[in-house]
Amino acid sequence: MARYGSEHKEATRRRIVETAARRLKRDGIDGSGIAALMADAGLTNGAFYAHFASKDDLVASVVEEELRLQSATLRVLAPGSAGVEELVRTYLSPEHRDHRDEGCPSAALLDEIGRSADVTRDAYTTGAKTLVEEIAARLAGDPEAAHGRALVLFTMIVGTLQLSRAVTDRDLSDEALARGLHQALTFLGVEHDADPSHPPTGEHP
Amino acid sequence: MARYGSEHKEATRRRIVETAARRLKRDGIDGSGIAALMADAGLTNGAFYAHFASKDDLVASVVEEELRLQSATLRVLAPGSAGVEELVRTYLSPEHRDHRDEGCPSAALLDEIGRSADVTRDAYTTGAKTLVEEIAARLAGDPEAAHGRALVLFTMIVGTLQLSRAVTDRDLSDEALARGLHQALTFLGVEHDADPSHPPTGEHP
DNA sequence: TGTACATCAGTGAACGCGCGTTCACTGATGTAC
DNA sequence: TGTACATCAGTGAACGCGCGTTCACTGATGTAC
Repeated sequence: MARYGSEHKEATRRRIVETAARRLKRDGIDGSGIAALMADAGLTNGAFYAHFASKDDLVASVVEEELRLQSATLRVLAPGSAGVEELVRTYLSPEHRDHRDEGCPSAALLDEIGRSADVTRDAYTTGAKTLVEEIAARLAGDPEAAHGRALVLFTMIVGTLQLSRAVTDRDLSDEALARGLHQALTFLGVEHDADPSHPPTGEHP
Repeated sequence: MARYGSEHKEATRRRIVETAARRLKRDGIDGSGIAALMADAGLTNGAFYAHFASKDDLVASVVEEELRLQSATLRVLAPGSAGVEELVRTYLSPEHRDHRDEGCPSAALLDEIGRSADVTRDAYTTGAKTLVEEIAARLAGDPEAAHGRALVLFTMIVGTLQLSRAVTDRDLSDEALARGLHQALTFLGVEHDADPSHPPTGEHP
């Protein structure tokens, strides 16, 4: 028997994955060292390999868990496309833009994931498929078309958030969010009267 | 007088920027070391600081130049929205997906640019504004609305290409490109009869 | 024309540092008797 | 109940390596006279 309860090691691993998610999203994959990732979890670098086979293994675990969390978050929103509207409004908000470390892993890391090891890209592929399917299930129309629209909606909001984070011009950033939201809501067929040419300046629309 | 013609040093600098663009887009910013970037240009690491103040300075120069090139490329396409349609079809092609190093800097690096030094983000902001304005100038309707539609179109194609590169499932990748193209063309108001539920498998649509 | 000198783009070794990974060791706990 | 032992999550130093940056030096060329 181990000296700790049988769940202790698994709990530590979960804690490492959770704290690593925040740092990876904030500093990038190449920008986050093992020692810093372990310190975030209150541990030292040596313990890392008791939990993960390699840095790629951790990154893949983080990507898998983050996308699982996104699917779970979507599930508690209002049923049908109203929930997707909630998702989109929260996603394309200044709060989300300004808090990379608590936000969407795709917006924070998608191009870096594309350059990552297959184990990471595989984890991303599986998680993204599930997420897109859950969005599609909430959209009206035939399932095939709904799937396509969910995929387009997803890439649209990811690209918009990335642009809003990259530019240093706050007005352009706000405008990108407002225009993206307007277009996403139109795409969803939602009635809305926000004027995207006069974006909000710092708070949720 | 210098021992070389007065354009020699400037030509070397341009060569470094051009070869660095390829490697940065392929391996990422954090993934590309100075020594490798200089070797690509046929030089050794020590010469780097005769041309750039820092790695950030080079990265900002690359971002600026790459966006300038994209604007220039757009300018030689067919006039009006026909040119934008050409752009979108080329952009969302399997060729573009499969050749990161020759492709769009936004698709390759946007989230990493968002984490970069202000000098890089400033260069990106200026270049992206110009590019979006050039797209907008080709779209019908009132200028304000055209600007908004150009911005949305841009983020949509960037997000789509990034997703198509990140996933390891080739069918999903092809589908994302086909769906994104379909949606982009619809958004442009272009007549097209491609069925996005049966994506092409490896070549231009 | 021939020689001495100034210029300066480029070389290559070195700086301190952090990287991912390995490993001998620690020490708190549970078990055996 | 008390003691000896086994377990193993976690420590912290060390490995070789590549990072961004600095700098004394090289050597091909143009200029001066």
